[in-house]
Amino acid sequence: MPVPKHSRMSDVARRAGVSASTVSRVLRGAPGVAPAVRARVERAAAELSYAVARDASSLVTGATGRVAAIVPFLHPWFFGVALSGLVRRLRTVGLDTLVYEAGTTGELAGFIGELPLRRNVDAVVALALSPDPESVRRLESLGLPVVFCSRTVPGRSSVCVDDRGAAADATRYLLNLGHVRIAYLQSRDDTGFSWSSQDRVSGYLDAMERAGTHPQVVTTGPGSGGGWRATAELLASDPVPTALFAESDDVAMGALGVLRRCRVPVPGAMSVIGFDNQDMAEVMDLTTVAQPVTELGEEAGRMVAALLAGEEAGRQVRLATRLVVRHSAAAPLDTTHRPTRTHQPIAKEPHEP
Amino acid sequence: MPVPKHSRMSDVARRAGVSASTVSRVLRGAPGVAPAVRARVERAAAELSYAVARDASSLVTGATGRVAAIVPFLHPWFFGVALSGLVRRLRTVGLDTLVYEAGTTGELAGFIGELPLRRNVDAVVALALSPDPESVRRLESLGLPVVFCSRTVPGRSSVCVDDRGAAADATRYLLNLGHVRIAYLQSRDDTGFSWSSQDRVSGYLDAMERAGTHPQVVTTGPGSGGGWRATAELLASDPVPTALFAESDDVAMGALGVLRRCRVPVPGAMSVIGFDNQDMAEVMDLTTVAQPVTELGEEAGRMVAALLAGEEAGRQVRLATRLVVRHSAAAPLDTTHRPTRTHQPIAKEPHEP
DNA sequence: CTGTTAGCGCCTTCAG
DNA sequence: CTGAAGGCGCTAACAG
Repeated sequence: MPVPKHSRMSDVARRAGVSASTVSRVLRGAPGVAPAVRARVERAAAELSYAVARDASSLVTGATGRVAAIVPFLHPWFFGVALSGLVRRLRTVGLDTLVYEAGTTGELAGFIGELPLRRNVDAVVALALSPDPESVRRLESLGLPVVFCSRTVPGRSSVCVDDRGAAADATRYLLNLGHVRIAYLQSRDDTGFSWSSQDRVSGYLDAMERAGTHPQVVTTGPGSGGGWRATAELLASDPVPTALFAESDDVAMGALGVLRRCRVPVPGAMSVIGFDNQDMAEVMDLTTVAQPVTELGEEAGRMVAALLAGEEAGRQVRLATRLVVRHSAAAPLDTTHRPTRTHQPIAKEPHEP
Repeated sequence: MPVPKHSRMSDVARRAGVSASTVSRVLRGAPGVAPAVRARVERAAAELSYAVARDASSLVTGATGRVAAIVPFLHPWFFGVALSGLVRRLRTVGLDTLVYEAGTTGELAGFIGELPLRRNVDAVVALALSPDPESVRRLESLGLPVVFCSRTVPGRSSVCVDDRGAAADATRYLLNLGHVRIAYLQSRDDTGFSWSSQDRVSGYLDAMERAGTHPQVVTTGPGSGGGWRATAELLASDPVPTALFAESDDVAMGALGVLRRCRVPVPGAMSVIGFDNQDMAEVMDLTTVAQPVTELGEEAGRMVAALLAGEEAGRQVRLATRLVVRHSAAAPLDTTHRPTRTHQPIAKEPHEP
């Protein structure tokens, strides 16, 4: 059953007793139409349930009124929340959002190869896109304004948090609590796609190095399953870390899961810190780094609108994170391995040691 | 900075030494083009990085190549997962997905009032749309093919699980374990929007009634926070239930959270069952009703494609659920309130009692 | 302030 | 099997 024939602009024009141009002007909110005429046209349009065929407008204006959001995956917590901010924000400026899943470099390549975006959207928002130069180059080859969200690319418009600084802060929090053996849990999937910013590990490594302690980065699968397996392995290692810094709350939750199963008291025998502060973190009493994910999406939307309005590109917006202290991390009970405390907690930016 | 001018079909035609019509035929995969010519055109198109301007095609074919997915919210687990299936499936048939957030009846009304969809998409998928007649009518007023996902609407194309049956089964599982005081935890937000199918409660009520036990439905806020608060209140009530059936895993997780905080042993003093089987459920050892959410989205995509291909509408697809037994539910320890067991577990479809 | 005149880029007849 | 002509519905100039 084909879609019923809708009325066109000329139908509205006839009904309002004006020309199509005038209808166009009214519906576009263009100035220079007598209020009375405007009202008449609006009524006619409403009576006919008329809606502008944007495709026809696009043809002449060159703008589609659509932006593409490219995400690596749709199921992790992060993307739903970020998209929510993005979609709502774009809607307020009359832009629609097309969603595409294409996270890995390979998928992205195939995707870009098809060029389904070119000529079909006005801009693209790349969420948590793997920032390898290849992917970035491909994206830009589309010749469209691009906003990177949750990843920084030098010289490109982007909005993100200070992953490095936030991770360093969280690590320092653990160090100052007296922990020495702090493991970092990192996710990767089969394709090699890393599930969160590499800056996060870097921050961890920075802080560990500055403190003169030995880092231990464990790479595992994505999500809570990954956290579970990595932690299970760590529990069987020797020496066992006294604290875990998980790349995301999902991973942290998996860690919490095994720890409970193995009856390892948290934070007694093991401290755990996550990253995200999703709802579940509160309920699980997880100490975590909160990042404003909805706002990340909103800001990306705002940047898209600005770019489309002709404002300068290449702006980098950075949103604040904040360590949410709950009860999954505390001083280690076993102090035998604790270094001599100087009674001077490690400062954020120490002078040369 | 305006988008650089792209090449048009005539450019490709010139370069391939053919007419635009031929290029069109090739790019559309239409039959009746000599293989040699076809190859020549394809090469020319590739060399120019040419991409068809769909808007122009739409203008003449009447099809946009886009479908709208309307979701109430984007952040809950369910929607990311369902959208993932939908988006990927639609992509395989060359359709793009526009995402809109408009869940409540009010929002939907405003949204439909604007008619941003009419003439701009070929079909719409309504995910977990509140199935009140008003919303449904509005949606249909668009005059577009509609597929309902995760909600049933009589006489309309839809794909969902048997919420009622699944909930009844889960409830029966609890009853057969020996529980009598089983509370159902239901979510609602300020707008009155219910976060999951009403059929779920109905199934619970059915099973309880059949067993001759007294139901107790607790309505709370959405997500884990809602589960937390509802459970906290229940713990303060008298008599305290011995089992909780949560509308979703999110809610269940909140329940698990307070229970742990209050040192109520699970499943010793309190059994908990969820609905969804998201990753976290495994890690938290939550017994839950698994529903195939990605498949729900995929099937919706398939149905859209079928409708667009002119196949009959109004088909109702129902996907299977399955109770995943883990360790958050067990027989109640305190047997003083346990009814005399007949040694005949409650059957699925009992004859008239 | 309003109407007229040209296309926007593509697809679909219809000839050849 | 291929090309030429016409028009899809709208907007942007220009007249008036």
